[in-house]
Amino acid sequence: MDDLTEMLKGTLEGCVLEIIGSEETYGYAITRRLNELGFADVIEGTVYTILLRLERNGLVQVTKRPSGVGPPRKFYALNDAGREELAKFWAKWQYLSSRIDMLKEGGR
Amino acid sequence: MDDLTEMLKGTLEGCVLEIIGSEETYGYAITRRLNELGFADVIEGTVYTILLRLERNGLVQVTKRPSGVGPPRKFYALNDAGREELAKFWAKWQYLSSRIDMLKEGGR
DNA sequence: TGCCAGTACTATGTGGTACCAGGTACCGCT
DNA sequence: AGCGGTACCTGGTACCACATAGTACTGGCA
Repeated sequence: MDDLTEMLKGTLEGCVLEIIGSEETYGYAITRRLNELGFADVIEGTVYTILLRLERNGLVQVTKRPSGVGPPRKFYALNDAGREELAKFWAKWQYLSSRIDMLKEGGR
Repeated sequence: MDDLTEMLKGTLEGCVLEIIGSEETYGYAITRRLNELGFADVIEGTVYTILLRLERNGLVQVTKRPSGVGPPRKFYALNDAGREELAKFWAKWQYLSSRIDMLKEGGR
């Protein structure tokens, strides 16, 4: 698939929120999950910047835990603000995608 | 609706391409069309920057015509490269939206 | 023991895009 | 002459995904 980076702006963060919301997890695993979901070109650095942003914006609760197979992991879970943000993301996504699909169907 | 600007990145240009592709038209009218399609906050300046970019990238053919109700209009039509770009846009959109919907359905 | 691959996170800088703010200019009507 | 509607352009800003480089912990292998 062609380069999706521009299209991912605004949506990738929502995807990360959704992944965190479904299960407490950490950056490295999130990257792998995104890759297997079809976001093949998303790279670790990108995910970490998103995670730091989420933390800075107070949307997640962070817990550091030792790993056994490497350095300690930072596990992320959504807090109330995060869940609210996630709901907003899906509302926006549905709004946008419905409009785009309308446009595609020649909606006039 | 909340602020969509980040989510529009990469898609708004495709929307403009689609509108131009369905009918030769001009900036002011494109803005109105986007607004009535539900992209309520998209403003003229944004559309013009997109149109200039399309022109610079050789995706459109431009024709200036007098208006009768104001200054002359710059009409835009897709050329072959533009139609190709539009097809690519829809492919990317479908790819992305299908993955996002999979994620939403808890696709694992 | 030394080295390497895999795991895991951080920091800085870049490019692209939508948006903002302000400006220019043409037209018809009052 | 002034004003609202039409129509376009431009310089600057903010934000985001991405690139790049660096740090650091673990286990396996020669």
